[in-house]
Amino acid sequence: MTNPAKTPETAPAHERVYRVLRHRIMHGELPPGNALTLRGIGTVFGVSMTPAREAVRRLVAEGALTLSASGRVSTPEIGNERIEELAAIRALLEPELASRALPRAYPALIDRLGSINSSVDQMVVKQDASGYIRANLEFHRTLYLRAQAPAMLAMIETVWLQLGPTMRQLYSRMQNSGRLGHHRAILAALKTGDEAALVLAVRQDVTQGLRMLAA
Amino acid sequence: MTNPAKTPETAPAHERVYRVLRHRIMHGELPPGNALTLRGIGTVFGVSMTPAREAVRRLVAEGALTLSASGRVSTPEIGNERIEELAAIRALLEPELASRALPRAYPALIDRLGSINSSVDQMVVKQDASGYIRANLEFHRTLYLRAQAPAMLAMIETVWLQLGPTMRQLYSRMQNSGRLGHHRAILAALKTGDEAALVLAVRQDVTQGLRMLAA
DNA sequence: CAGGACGATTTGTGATCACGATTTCCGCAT
DNA sequence: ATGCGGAAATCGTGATCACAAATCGTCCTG
Repeated sequence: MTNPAKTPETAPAHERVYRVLRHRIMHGELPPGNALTLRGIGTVFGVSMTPAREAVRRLVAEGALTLSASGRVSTPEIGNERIEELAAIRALLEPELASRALPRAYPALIDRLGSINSSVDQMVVKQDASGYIRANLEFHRTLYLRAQAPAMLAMIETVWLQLGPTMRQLYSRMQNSGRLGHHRAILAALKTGDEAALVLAVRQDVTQGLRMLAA
Repeated sequence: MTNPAKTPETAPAHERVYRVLRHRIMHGELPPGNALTLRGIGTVFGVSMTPAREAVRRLVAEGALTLSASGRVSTPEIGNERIEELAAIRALLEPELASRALPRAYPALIDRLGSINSSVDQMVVKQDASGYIRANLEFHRTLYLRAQAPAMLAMIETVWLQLGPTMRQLYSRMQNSGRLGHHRAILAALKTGDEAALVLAVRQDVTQGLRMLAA
């Protein structure tokens, strides 16, 4: 599977529920506005309402789910102004993370990024939207992990989470775009150690993809 | 009180608990490493474990509380490297928020910021640590609210939350520092509409205060 | 045919309880 | 004094239940 034994099997029920829901939301497997119920979640995961409630509460706190006035939960439907904001946050934090990762970007890491990037290309030709989102985020996360900045990484992941449900819509109108070049520019800048070029490439990769959502 | 009827009285119990705990943590009223128990919280607020658990779960998701391996909760004890990270996030996001607020920073807002700033000074002479933190954050929040960027503001507030328990320690060694000048520099830049000076003043205000925590 | 009212169902909230694991504390031996 | 072992108290987890509010469907009226 895509989740290689990341859950120790002995984890509490509420965390198993949280992890699965978070994974599905971040990768766009739930459309915006999708309604969820505590009893429904509990039934699906074979647990009672209690752990389902805690998982939902956590996801709401991270902005992955929205809470209506009556307490009902659903995936958020975000407007253009919020997309622009989240894109701006990405444009501010991700270049910084890339810049911090640069001094430790050894060839082994660059090779791994290259193979992940080819996996991204595969997802594009396979028309696998969720697979594309997953591979694309893995590319970024693999790079940023080298920055040794867990707080920043956690923060940017919550941004990805908030964009998750909307990401899938982005995918359809992203088909024939000169998007793939940015990852290659990132790899090139990593190889040459050019920090300015790296920061620029990351910022462009982040902003361009999200700019077309405002259309 | 410092919380002017922000809770509609009819709010669910778990949200009342959440709000009060969040307020106390963000303003440094709980020292780092402070242990909390669900039953204890429930007793204090006159509710059962269930709402206490949900409030705690939310705060953990925001980084305001940490969860030990056995599920026990306490306020985080953050190290220097994490402080540096959180300060870097502040240094990236807060100038952006200030910059976005600048076009809408009318004289009424600047006056209000000035009075809040004098309140900050009062807290310093009164040696009121928690009051100082509250007034200082109110200064920043009042300015950033004008940026009309709720997602960014929410994100920076979670950073403040994570720094909350450690903030109080910062206060003691901040006494005789040239710190008060930065707020005045912010106000001056707002009056003249000088974006570059504003960005610089905000960044210095944010980074200097947290840099002395690493000592 | 459209719109509103009413009843049945669904849903979130909060309390309570049992269970297993952890922590704490006291006493004993080194 | 110091370290160690075990019993007792404490704690988090998860299930179940009752209750009130909200939602949905249906039927009736205009």
